Amino acid sequence: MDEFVLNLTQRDALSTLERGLIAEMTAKRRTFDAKTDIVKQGSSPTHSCLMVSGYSARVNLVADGRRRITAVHVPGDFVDLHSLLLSRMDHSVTALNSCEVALVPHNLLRQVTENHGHLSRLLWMLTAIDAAIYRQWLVASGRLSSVEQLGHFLCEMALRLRVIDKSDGKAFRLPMSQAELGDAMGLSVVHVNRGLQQLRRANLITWRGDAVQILNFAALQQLSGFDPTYLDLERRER
Amino acid sequence: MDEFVLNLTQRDALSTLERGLIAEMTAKRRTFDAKTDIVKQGSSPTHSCLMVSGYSARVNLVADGRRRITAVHVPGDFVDLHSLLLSRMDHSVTALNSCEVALVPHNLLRQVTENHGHLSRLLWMLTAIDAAIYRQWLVASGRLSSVEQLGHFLCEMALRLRVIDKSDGKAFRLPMSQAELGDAMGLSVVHVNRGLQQLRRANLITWRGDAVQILNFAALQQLSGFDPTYLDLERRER
DNA sequence: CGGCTCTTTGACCTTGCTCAATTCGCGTGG
DNA sequence: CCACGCGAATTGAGCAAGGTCAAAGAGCCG
Repeated sequence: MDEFVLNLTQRDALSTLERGLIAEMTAKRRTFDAKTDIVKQGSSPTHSCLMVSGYSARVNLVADGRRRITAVHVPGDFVDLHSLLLSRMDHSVTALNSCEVALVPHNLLRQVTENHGHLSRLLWMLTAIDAAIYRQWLVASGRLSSVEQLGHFLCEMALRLRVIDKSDGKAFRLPMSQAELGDAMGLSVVHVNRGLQQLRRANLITWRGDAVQILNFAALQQLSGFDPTYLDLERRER
Repeated sequence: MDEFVLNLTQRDALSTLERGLIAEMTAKRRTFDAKTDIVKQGSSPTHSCLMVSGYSARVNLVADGRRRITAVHVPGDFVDLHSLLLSRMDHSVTALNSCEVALVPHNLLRQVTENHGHLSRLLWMLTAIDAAIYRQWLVASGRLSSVEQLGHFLCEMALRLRVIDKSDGKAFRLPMSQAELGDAMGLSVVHVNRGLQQLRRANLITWRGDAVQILNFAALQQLSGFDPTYLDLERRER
C-alpha cells in the first residue's frame, strides 16, 4: 500500500519486517461506491479501514438533520484505527467518491501492539496526528472567519495530498460538493459558495469539478494563518 | 494515582503488574500555579504530563490575539501523551487553577509500548477518547446553537467528573471564567454570559464561583442533544 | 430533450459580535 | 470596620457575519 507507506516514511523509517507486516495487514480489500457508508454509526467493527484509493468523510448526525463532517480522509489514511480501541462508532464514515479500502482485522492490529513496539507507536502516532487535525479544525471553526477557514482547509489538503504524491502542493482533486464542504466547515452552502467566490476573485484559487488549484499558496497561507506544524511532517525516530 | 486508575478501570481491568507500572510512571510530580503554562507551544517535551489534581486547558493562539481552548483536562487525564509521538507542541497547556502534575518520562512510555501490549493499548485508547471528544466539540461548534453548546459541555464535564468521583453527576467544580468558557466554545464573553443566563432562567443549572450544579440533567441533555456514547464508558477487554 | 444534482443569486432575517459602561464580589490596606 | 482596587459578571445598543428561503442557471447523463 503505497500511500500508507509514504504517510509513515514521511515521519520515520520502516524496517523490511514492518513493511511486510503492513502488506499483510492490507491484503484484504473492498470497494465502496460514492455516497455509501464505509463504517456505520452505532456499529462495533471487527476490523479497521485504511483508505487505498478515493476519499471519505467522517460524518456526525445531529438531531433534526443537521450534519457535521469532522474529518476528510485521503488515500493512505487509517480511517478508523480507533475502532480497535473504542466500543461503538459514534459516527459514520462515508465514501466521498468511489473508493477502495483495506480491511485490517483487529486481531492482527492487536498482535502488532503485542510484538512490534515501533510499528504500533507509528500507528498510535497516526491517531495523534488525526487529533492534531481535529484541534486545528476546532480553532478554525470557532475563531476564523468563513473565508479564512476555507483557505485553511485548502492549505491543509494541499499538504496532506503532497505527502502521498497526489499533489505538487498547488493542484489536487477534491471530490466534495459545496454542501459537503459546508458540513465540513460548519457553514451553510450559500456561505461556502460566497466564500469560494471571494477566494477566486482574489486570484487565490480555481475550482472546477473536483479539480482544485491554489494559485498563490503563500498568500492563501497568510490569509488563513495556516501553520503546518500540526501535520508533523518531520522525519525522525519515534 | 487514583483518578487515573479510575479512568482506566472504568473501561477495562488492570493487572497488578500494570498498576505497578502506573505507580512507577507517576512517581515524579510537579505543581503549577493557576494561569501558568504546563507545556509551552513550540517546545519538544521529553516527558508527558498526567493531571494529578486541578484542571488545565489546551490553548491555541491565533494571530492578533484570538485564542481557542480545544480541550479541558481534569484529574486523571493524560494531558499530552501525544508529545511522545509528535515532534513539536503546536499549542500550550495552561493550568486553569493551581494543580499537581505527574511528569512521565518518554523513555518509560516507550518501554511500555515495547513490553506491555495491553497497557499501551489502554494509553492509546485514552488518546482515541480525546479524539472522540474533539469530534464532538467540532459538531457542537459548527452545528449547535450557543445555548445547546454550553449545555452539551456541562453534560460532558458532569460525566467525566463522575468517572473520577469528583461529581455525583449533577454538582461539580469548574474553575473557568466566562472568558475562558468563551474560548472553549468559540463564543464571545458577552454571549456566554447571556447563554448561561438562559440556562439559569430555565432552571437547568446554577453556577456560583466555581461550583456548577445541574438541576435537571435529563432536560439539559435533551436540550443539547447530548449522547454519552463518545466517552466510551463501558468496561470490556481492549 | 428531460431530469437530476450542484452552483449561484437575491432578499431578508437572526445569531452572535463589538464597544462601552456599570455592577458585583472579594481581598487589601488603612 | 470601611474605602479602595481589581478582576469578573452583567447590561445595553448597534452592527455584521452568516443563516434561511426561494428561485434561477449550469452541467451532466440517459
